[in-house]
Amino acid sequence: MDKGIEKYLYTLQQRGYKSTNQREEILNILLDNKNEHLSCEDVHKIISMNDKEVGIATVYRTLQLFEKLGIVYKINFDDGVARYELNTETENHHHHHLICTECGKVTEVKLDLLESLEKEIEIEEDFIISDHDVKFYGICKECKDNYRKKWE
Amino acid sequence: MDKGIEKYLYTLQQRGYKSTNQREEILNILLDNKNEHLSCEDVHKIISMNDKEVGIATVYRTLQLFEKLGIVYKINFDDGVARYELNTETENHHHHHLICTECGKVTEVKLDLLESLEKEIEIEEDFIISDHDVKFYGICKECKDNYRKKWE
DNA sequence: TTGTGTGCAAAAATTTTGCAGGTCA
DNA sequence: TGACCTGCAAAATTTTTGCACACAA
Repeated sequence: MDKGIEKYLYTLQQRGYKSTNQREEILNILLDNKNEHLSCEDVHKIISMNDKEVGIATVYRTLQLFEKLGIVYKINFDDGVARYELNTETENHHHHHLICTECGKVTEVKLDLLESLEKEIEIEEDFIISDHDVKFYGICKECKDNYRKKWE
Repeated sequence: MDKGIEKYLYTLQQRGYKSTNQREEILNILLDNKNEHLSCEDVHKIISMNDKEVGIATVYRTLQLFEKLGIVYKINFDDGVARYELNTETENHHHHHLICTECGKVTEVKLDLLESLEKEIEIEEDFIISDHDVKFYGICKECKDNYRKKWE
């Protein structure tokens, strides 16, 4: 089964980094968990579950490297750990997150209506935008429904 | 000089929290540093510079409390520490940040063109949005100019 | 007076680093 | 072979917590 790992291995090679078992393993985990937001510890746990062994320091170093190479994005949901998601982008921009302030669930949205806003900022502020990170906080459907059930 | 501290002290009182010297001191620092993004350590250092003494644990606990009360916003610029900025909002929404990926400088923008985007999300995703956090990454004017000078 | 708040120091949690040895190209 | 990569353990950093005492209401 082709999950598209070659592309990422090629990036490594091309930028002068070696393709190792540990890096491949971590890439596989990221590919198997697209749309998740894994922390270094998450990744490390999954590796152990798969009966493999990779030191936690290597996981930290690898995800940092992947971020530098644009293979992953680093995201922060204020839960005390850095999280990463695979960059599966076809275009430049990507991932907005909806974060439920009740249950903490994180959902992805794909809309990309920020273009006009970005253009305006680029002109007004003289700032060349290369990326953005947008989070919306609020109440998700489930929590809203639960709340309704409670009182109706 | 009235910096508007009363409003915040009132919030404390009203929500059943005591008004103490330490909390007032921290509020004063936040008021004197609007538009800054202070970490707990920053606040603690400023207190010491003012020849006052507040334990660092108290700073952590106080800023957490202030966040719960909506007195401050917690923001994360991926530099390893939590940062806070005073909520001076008149309306609901607030603060977008432009983060320069060259020099790390953080600028505020006030535009609020997210309304239509939010409405769309609320309908499509059935998610009630109460707040947002928007960061734009890119190259600031100064870094762009420096870059130009280098090559022209 | 009494429950809250504070300071200290210890602990917890997350991430980084030095170094010796292993591996990929 | 040789530079890069890894694992381990120690260290660094940031944040939290327990507890005795202090203070605001």
